[in-house]
Amino acid sequence: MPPMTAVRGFKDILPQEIPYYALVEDAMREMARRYGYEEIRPPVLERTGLFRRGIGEATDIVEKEMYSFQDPGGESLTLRPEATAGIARAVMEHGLLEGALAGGRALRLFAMGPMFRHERPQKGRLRQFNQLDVEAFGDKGPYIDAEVMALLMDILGRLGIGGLEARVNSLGCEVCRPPYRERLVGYLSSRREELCEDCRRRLGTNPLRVLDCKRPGCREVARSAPTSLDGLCPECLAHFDGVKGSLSALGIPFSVDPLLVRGLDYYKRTAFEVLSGGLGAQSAVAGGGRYDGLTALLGGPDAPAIGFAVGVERLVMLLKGMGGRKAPAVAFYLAPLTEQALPRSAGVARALRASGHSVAYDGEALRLKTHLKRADKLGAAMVLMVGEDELAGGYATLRDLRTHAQERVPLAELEAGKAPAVATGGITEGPLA
RNA sequence: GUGGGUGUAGCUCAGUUUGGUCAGAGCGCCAGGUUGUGGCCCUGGAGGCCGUGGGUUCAAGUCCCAUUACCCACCCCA
Repeated sequence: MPPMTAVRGFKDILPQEIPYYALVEDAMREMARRYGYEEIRPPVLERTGLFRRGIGEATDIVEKEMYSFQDPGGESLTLRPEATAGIARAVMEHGLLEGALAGGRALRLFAMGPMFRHERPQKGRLRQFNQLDVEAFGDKGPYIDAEVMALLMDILGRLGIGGLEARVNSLGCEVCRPPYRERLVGYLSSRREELCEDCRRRLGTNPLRVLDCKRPGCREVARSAPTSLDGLCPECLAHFDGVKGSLSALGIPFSVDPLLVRGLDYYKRTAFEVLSGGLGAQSAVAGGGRYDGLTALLGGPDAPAIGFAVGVERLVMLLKGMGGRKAPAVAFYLAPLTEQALPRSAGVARALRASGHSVAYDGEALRLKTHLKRADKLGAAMVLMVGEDELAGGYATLRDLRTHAQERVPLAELEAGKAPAVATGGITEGPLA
């Protein structure tokens, strides 16, 4: 008998944490509505080739982190390690882009859901984790770049998360990146001795990544390395200036970080991330960038695109750290005190629920003390007591658990679904304003 | 894949250094003090193959070896 535990890196999201997830999802939905982004829900499973081509063969994700397997039909499938490739595939498969562009506007989409990466778990890093994902197809920008970042900042802002820092960079395009890369390799090679072991290896595989190595020695070398910004072609430079201008126009605070690099192959030009302290080593809350050409790479039309992903669990960690305010979980707790009170109590429970109230009712006649304890523990706002006296008088005693105020309410009214309005959160905790 | 840390009650953790009343605390839970009025207080109670396997010893939660799980960090990323 194997131990009955969840698989490593896969976690149960328990009822008490759900409110935080709901908060995050609500923020995504609400800001998407305001910005005009529509939801799409691609499947969790895709053909392995989609990710190999889309993300890049040489990336860590594809090389060693994908949950790939052969399905019974013999086809190699993969649990999605990120959302963009699948969304791009869906957009092409259903001709969404053509439809949107016929109207002259970019196709604006968002998605939420679990991603899977076989990495060693640690703080802020799971093997199944949730992302919010936003993608805009068909607009070369630069305004759309800034719009997408504004949406991101507004989602985070709505959650009330402070201490966030937005960083932007431009990685150049197929015209200016290769020469830049060559110059970078030249420079890094000249100071090879000062680099850490990993970075010497990166020199051959992915030299850009040396720039964001955290070791002091490498940082020192990176400080005076040629940056991608210095090597931008006129078009990329103009685009980057446009992005910065639009960000300022939208009132988004940001800083330019010439050392910011993205790990996935498909990024071009604009790259950005949002960082937070208080997350340990995994400080990136969100990251994204422009990936013009991905759709062409996947065999579709050549469409410009930009997007980002947000780590929901990382957001939830931050929200938990902020404390919160408790709202009553249930409006009414029904407390029948005698067997005789049971039938009418059940009727009242059903009637109140039908008229939209939340009601806790267990169908047991108990001592009043026990009822009150249960109601208190539940976080109920009101208790409706029905005992011998009440039954005789045709009323229920309504007790406000917070103020202790009590009054009589006719049972007939309750059975008609009428009850005083009680504000319940439903969400039991939220950030303090 | 590589380091480091931690596994003792439902939860959070003492106890391991110097083997011998070491099976403990707090919280939670149950009952009672209070027959129809909760939170606070008091009293009592239930609940543990001390992660697992082996070894040393008269004796192991405690020492040794192995193993496993979780956590943190590297790497990478959200």
